[in-house]
Amino acid sequence: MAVARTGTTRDIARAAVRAELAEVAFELFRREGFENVTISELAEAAGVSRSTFLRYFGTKEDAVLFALDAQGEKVADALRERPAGEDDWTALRRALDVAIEQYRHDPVEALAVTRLVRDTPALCARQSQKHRGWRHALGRALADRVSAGGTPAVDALGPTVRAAAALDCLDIALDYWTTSDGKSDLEALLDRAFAAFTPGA
Amino acid sequence: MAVARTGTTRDIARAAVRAELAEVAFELFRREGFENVTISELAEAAGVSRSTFLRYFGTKEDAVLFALDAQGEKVADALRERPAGEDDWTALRRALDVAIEQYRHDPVEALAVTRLVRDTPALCARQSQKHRGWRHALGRALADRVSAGGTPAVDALGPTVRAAAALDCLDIALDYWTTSDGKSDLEALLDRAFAAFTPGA
DNA sequence: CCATTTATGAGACTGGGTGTCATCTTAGGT
DNA sequence: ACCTAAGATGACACCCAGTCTCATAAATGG
Repeated sequence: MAVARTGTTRDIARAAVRAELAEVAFELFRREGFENVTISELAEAAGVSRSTFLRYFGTKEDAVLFALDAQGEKVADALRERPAGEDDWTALRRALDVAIEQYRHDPVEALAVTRLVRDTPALCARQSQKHRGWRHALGRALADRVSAGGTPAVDALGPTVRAAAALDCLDIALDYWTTSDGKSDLEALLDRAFAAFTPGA
Repeated sequence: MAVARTGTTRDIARAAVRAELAEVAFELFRREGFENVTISELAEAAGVSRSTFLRYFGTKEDAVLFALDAQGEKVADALRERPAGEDDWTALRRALDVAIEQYRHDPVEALAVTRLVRDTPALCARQSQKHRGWRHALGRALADRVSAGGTPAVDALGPTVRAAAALDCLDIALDYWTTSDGKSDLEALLDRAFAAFTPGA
């Protein structure tokens, strides 16, 4: 027990139900607005009890944002796999490509989600929390990288700051992208955001 | 009506009560923990009704964080008063001095508050929200500055990113400061955080 | 001194989130 | 095929945050 992450049959079933619940919930949120839908209504719409819904998502917000956790993990992994000699800033930029990918894959859905989050204070707050978690993870990942003959990593302050800034770039780029109804190029926006430092201004 | 911000007698009284309530609340939070104190208990401890308490602070979190709003305003003002030719990054760094000042003035209290916030997810989330608000305000302030012969401010993306990064610097510096029990120099930490970009790594 | 705000208190009400318990289903060993 | 134990579900009861309404008390301004 407590040994490996064996993906049992039950785990798969759970994940499927989870996805289904999230799907139904998102549809309702989009139509009625996040605050105008109660958990009971979500449960009823999905055909489960309120208890069950809350067992899958500890929070109404998590029904929308649970996917972000995996996202953060993937970015951190991508960052760890960047070449050792690469400077932090470009490593971060490249790591964020895996996050961008999600948005390029299904822009319509992504746009809808991003909109919903930005228009809902509760979701916005919860998302900030998650990003805060990423910050530490990415900061650690950066600090663990062989810093190519540079500083011997006395502590992680610098890396953490750069990780935080990179996440802000993503956040702000998404903001602009959403405002433009997804018609501007997200990748270009992110590049411009990252460029806010390289010129030095 | 709806003309000026005349500081009437009532406004002053309100502010005093507000401060008193916040004081009592903070004391309770510190002793018992944020989540272990109900609004009713706060009200009773302060000698007012639950209704009244909720009228002064729309939220339990606001009883702790309401002071941040003024703080944000002050930083934005300080930023606007920086010399026109100054580059964004140092202007931001200097503007944050007014925020730092609060912590240098009463480190013990400031440390206690910061600790409470960091240890309480709900407070942390709310604070992130406020910082998000600052980001826009500071971004605007930066973009409005005469950008000294540089770009004619096509839009505020760059400034917003820099503002966000500066706020992260403050946040992270405070994190380190709190972790060190306030024994490390906050100003030095902030300088180091800001330096995470200037070398280029 | 009276009339009109304005602060307060009381209480009802909605909704989120936790916890418990009984029931049902499914997995896994015999 | 069967039996048992573990996990999933549903049906509550419960606490608390936050909103709203209404009645009353207090201060303000004429």
